[in-house]
Amino acid sequence: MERGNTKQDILEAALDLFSVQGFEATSISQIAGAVGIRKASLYSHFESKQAILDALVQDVLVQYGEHSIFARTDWEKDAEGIPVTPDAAVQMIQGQLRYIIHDPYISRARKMLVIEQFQNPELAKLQTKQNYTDVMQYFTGMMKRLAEGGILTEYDPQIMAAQFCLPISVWINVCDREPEREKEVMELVEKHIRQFFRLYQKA
Amino acid sequence: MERGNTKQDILEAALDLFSVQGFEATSISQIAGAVGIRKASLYSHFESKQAILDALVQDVLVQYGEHSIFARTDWEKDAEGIPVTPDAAVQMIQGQLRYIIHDPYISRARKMLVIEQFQNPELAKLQTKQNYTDVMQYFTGMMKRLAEGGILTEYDPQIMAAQFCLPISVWINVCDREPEREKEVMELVEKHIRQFFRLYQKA
DNA sequence: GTATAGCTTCCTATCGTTCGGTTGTCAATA
DNA sequence: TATTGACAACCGAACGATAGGAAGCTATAC
Repeated sequence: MERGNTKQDILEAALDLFSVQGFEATSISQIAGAVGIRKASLYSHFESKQAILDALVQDVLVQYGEHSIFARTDWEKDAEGIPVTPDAAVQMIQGQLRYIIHDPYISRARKMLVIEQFQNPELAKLQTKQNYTDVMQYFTGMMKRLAEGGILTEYDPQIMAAQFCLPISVWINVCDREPEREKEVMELVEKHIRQFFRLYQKA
Repeated sequence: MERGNTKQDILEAALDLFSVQGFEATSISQIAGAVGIRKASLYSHFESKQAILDALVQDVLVQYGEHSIFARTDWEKDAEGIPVTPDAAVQMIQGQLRYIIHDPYISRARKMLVIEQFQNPELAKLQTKQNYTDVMQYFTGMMKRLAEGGILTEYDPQIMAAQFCLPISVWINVCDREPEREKEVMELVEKHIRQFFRLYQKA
C-alpha cells in the first residue's frame, strides 16, 4: 500500500469538501472516497467526524499564525517593507491578493470559515480575527508609519486603514463567488489604491 | 385547529433554521417541529425539501426587489434625498444600517445567502447582486450627483462609492457574527463618513 | 511479534419521502 | 334545513437509502 500521509490526505480532502458543501452536508464516505480508502478506515486516524473538523480548524489556526503576514508583521521593526509610492502599494497589494485568492489552502480555509461561521461562536471569532481584526491592525500600523514618515496626511489611522483594506476584503469575496471577475476586480484595486494615495497625499 | 398561514409559517421557520445551520444541516422534522406540525404534513404544502429552499429564494428575490432601497432608488429622479452634509450622511447611513442589521427577515436572508453561496451559482450571483453590485450602483449614483452638485471633488465615482460603502459592508458582516460589536461598529461608521467627506470635500 | 492501517461486515439512527386514513370546512344539492 | 361530496390540512406508520460509527479480521513493516 505504502501511504504514510493518510492523515494529512484526509484533512486536505475534508477541507476541499467542507469549503464547498459545508461540514454537515459532507459525509465521511465522501471524504474517504476522495482519499481512496473505506470510510471505516478513517476511524483509524480520527475518532469522529467532528474530530476532523476540529483538527482542520486547529490546523488553519496554526498555518495562519505561521504564514499570514497579517498575523506576523510588525511595522516598527520592518519599516523598509512599507510601500511609500502608489506604484509600490499597487504592486504589493495585487501580489498579496493573487496569492490569497489562488493559494488552494488559504482560499479553501477562507471559504470553509465563511460557510461555517454561524455554527459556532469560536468559528465566528476566528473568522473575524483572520479577516477583519488582524488585517485592520496590520494596515492601521502601516498608515501610522506612512503618516509619521510624512508620506500621507495625518488622519485617524484606523479609519484610513478601513477605507484602504475593507473594500479589498469585499473584492476578495466577489472573486471567491465569481472567479471570472478577477480581472475586473484587479483593475478596481489599482484605481482604488491610486485614488487613495492621491487623496491622502500631503498637500 | 385554526391555521391558514401554515405555508408562510413553514417558510419563516425554514429561513430561521437555514440562516443558522444551512440547508443540508436542517431536517424537515426540525422545520415541522418549529411550525408545530408533523413532518408528513409539510408535504401538503411543499412537494420536497428543495422546494422550500426554492420558494424561499424566490421570496427573497421578490421582497428584495420590492423593498430594498438599493434596488429601487434612482438618484436622477430623487435628487432631494441625497445627503449633502456629513451630518445628514451619518444619520442616513446609521439609520439604514440599524434597519438592515436588525430586521429579522433581511438579516436572516442575508445570513442564509452567506452560508449557501458556494452551493449554487445562482445563489452566488444573487448574493453578489444584492450585497455588492446593486449597493455599488446606488452609491456610485450618489457620488456622481454629489460631485455634479459641487459638494465633493470630482474623482472616479465608482471608486468613491467603493471606498464609501464597502467598509460598511464588512462592518455589517462583523455585526452578523458578533452582535455585541454593534456599538463599536456604529462609531467607526460615523468617523468613517466624516473623514470621507472631509477628504473629498471641495478644497 | 506487536503496532499500524487497511479491510469487510454490521449496527442503529435518522434522513427525505410516500401512503392511507381521519378530520374539519364549505359549497352545492335535495 | 339537512345531506352530500369535494377538498385541504393533518396525522401515524412505514419506506428505502444513507448517515456515523463499532467490531473484528488481515497484511504489512519495523
